[in-house]
Amino acid sequence: MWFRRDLRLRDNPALAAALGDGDVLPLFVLDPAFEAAGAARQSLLHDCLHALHDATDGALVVRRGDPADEVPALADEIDAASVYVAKDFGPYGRRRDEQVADALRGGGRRLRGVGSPYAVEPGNVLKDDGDPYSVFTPFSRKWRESGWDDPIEAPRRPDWIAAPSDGLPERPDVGFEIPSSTEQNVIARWRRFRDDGLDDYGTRRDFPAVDGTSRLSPYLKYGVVHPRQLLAESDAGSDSHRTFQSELAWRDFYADVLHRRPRTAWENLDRRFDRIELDTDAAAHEKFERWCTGRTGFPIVDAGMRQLVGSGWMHNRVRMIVASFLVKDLHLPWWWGARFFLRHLLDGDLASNNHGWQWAAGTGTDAAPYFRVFNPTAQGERWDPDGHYVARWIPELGTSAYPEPMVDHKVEREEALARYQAVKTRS
DNA sequence: TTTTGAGTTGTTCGA
DNA sequence: GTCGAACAACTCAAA
Repeated sequence: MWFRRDLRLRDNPALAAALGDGDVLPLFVLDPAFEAAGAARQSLLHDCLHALHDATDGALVVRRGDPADEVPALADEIDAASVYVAKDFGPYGRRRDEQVADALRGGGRRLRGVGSPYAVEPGNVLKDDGDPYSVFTPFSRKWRESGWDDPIEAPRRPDWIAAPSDGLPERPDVGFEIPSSTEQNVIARWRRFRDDGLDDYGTRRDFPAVDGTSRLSPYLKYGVVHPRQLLAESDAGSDSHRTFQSELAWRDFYADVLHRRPRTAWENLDRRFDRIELDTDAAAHEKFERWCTGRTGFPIVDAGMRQLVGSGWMHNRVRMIVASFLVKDLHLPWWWGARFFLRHLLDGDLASNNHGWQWAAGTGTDAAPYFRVFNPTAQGERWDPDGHYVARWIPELGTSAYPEPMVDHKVEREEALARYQAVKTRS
């Protein structure tokens, strides 16, 4: 069983299939490509691997290197008939898995994909005419109709096959705490949220100073918990629960979009926007630097960026605000912001992150209308009326140490509208 | 087959 | 102060 983004024993169909097939060796390959993830997510991965190591009574084998070399090599060592995985639908993962499958086939072995990190596998939600959706709401309706499997039980203490391990990776120091990554604690966290927070999720989730969200995204990213369990244990009869379920539908939707159109990871989905005027000169890089370090002079933006860098997470409402600011007040490329998010977010996920950015930039599927420009001051007053969020992340707020606003929002809004308009009229 | 209405997250302006 | 309209263009499903 080759674990990738499914670092759990319970409710793991690929693992169940492997165990149904014979004795199993649990493997994780530390792919050098993962070094791009940034220290925060590497630390989280470290914690998740530690938890999995403990959960397998120390049987987890870690190998360092290119999976196309390491997986077939280990399969040879133990003469494995098959390598089981949860299917990966990202651009890199698909290419990697094809290479691994090819290499395994050379030795007469098979790569068997069972299940995926999603409630409904990418490619499986289709319109009645068989085409994929490009709008969220009809997608989510069909996604709900398609239903999802019930969670399956964890295996009972299998006799794991042993093999030499390169050992767990170093844990980069990130300077902040990451909550426990054991399956047991993550499930406990979910159930606490379900019992205490889910009924009010619809009304509380948008206020960044309020602890109104599940905070499960990092664990969904690494598959410590599968969305199917969250769906099975929430109630579609409650509006608030349905709102939460819809967030899981967004995750599936963007995975589906990226699966169908891999190039949209870093390119505009809507090609018309390839010609929009963006600022990329030295002054633009200086502006970007102020955005990254939370010194724009707009408190809600700066609080968000400091929360991101200082904790590995940012409240979703604030993600939209800082994204709108980067794209529409600073006129910078959305992928600059997306790359920075991916480097710092514990839950950083290519599909959700980059398509979320495309939504903010108006270049993606189901995009925000171009004239929807967030006013960072009005958003702060509306969603952080008491200023508790900005005060928490900006200690110098209200003193002379806090910078003046780096731009005039009214002016930059007009500028953004003009640039978007120019693309529209030329197309 | 064609038409119609609705669609995650907003802001501004003028009545 | 409140409220509705305008700010486009396109997808999708139901009528």
